[in-house]
Amino acid sequence: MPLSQTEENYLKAVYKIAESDQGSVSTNAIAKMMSTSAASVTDMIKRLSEKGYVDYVKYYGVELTTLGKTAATILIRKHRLWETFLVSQLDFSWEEVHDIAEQLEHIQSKELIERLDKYLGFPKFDPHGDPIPNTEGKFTLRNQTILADMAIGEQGQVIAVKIHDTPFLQHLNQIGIQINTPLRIVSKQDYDQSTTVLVEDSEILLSHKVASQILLKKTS
Amino acid sequence: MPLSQTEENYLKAVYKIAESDQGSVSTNAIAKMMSTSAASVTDMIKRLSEKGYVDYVKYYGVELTTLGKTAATILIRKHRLWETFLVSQLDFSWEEVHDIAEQLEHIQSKELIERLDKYLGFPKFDPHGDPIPNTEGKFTLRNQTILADMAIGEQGQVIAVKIHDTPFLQHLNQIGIQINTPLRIVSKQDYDQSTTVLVEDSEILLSHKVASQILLKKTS
DNA sequence: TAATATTTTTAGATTAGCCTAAAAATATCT
DNA sequence: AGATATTTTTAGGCTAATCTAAAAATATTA
Repeated sequence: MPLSQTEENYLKAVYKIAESDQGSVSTNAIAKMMSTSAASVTDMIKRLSEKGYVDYVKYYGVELTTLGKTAATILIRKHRLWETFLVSQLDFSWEEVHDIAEQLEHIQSKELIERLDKYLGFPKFDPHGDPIPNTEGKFTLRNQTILADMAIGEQGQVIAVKIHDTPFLQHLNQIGIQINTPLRIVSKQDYDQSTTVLVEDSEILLSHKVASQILLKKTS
Repeated sequence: MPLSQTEENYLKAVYKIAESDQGSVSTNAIAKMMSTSAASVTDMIKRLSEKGYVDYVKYYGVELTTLGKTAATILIRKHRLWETFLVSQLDFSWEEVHDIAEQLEHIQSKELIERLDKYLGFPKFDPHGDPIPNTEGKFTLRNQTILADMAIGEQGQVIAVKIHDTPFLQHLNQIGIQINTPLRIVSKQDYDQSTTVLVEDSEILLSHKVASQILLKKTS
């Protein structure tokens, strides 16, 4: 019994929430991420629990089983490979690909995804800098720092961004930030936690909200 | 209000039936093609009729409106472009691609399909020899003859096959028939309507069932 | 044309996924 | 601890798409 698209999306949501927060995942968090009601989440989680994809304790929360983790990782592998295809082969830009990949990730064919991987040259990272899990679900870990956590004077190179929606990425395009952009922390404002960075000889002010979504590899 | 995947599949089925038979399409024919019950077809056809995609007369039959025809043609365009991608870029063979393309054709992105078309070099025919409709739904018509209708002594070159399921195409692979294969009609057996053809210096017996699925361009 | 067979539609039920409103459980605050 | 607020679950209903069984319409055939 294969998973429905909806079931797959729930698993991915649980995976993503568990990735940032730790411990078990709350009904409300899932509802928020899926833009649906808490009642619907309870329904679905029960179903996924019966099928063995999650461990569920009423009023407490949800955790992925090994089975659920594998399913979620495969989905993420597919999503990131398709995003890579769209950008590297079809010349889409990084802010355009999320929604299309969201559909493509549900295509059911193991063979297809292996051939796509090969076709793309077994890429390790997608256009947003996220690691692409291999067939076994393992992916490359990198030494990365959140921009907002860096100290004045430190330098780094952008290696990934944590959110992928079009408006956010368009904003980054506008201020000249993309994957591999080198930058230096010029100053940090305490009162609103904003950060000023030097990008290509110009100083840019980043709100805390933005600065905490950008991941860097320190270069000094 | 976009069409659901199921609605799209019904429109495609009606289109394909109307293509071979002529006049209006019967409930039973649709049910057969969709492997579903006649009752389900009646339900769905009513819905598509309300939405303006088909003209429906109870107990008589169904016809696509202009709107329905456009929707079906776009779906076929997408299907055939994806099949072309799978074969020409990912090295799938012609008998492996139908089911995957059946899923890919439902991906909703006009931009994606236009870029894919360009990426593939605006192909005019898919791996089964079927014409790929352009953005407006127009496609190249060719002078083609059904193998079963050819006379003894006539020669031709395979340009397309009418069905695409794996077992049929595997059978063609086995007897050495693919797109562009040249052949000559050696003899025709009246009692079972089978045809013997010369392919690459060997005589092959084709049942009527098989011979009526192969389309040729006459070369003599 | 009347009887029979076939096709199509209707009626009524089922499942997945969603909703709102109310009830139950847990958390927080004084 | 008791009152209040928040979170989560339950209850009941809705829609899309499906099914089977029965009824209605059309086609066929003696």
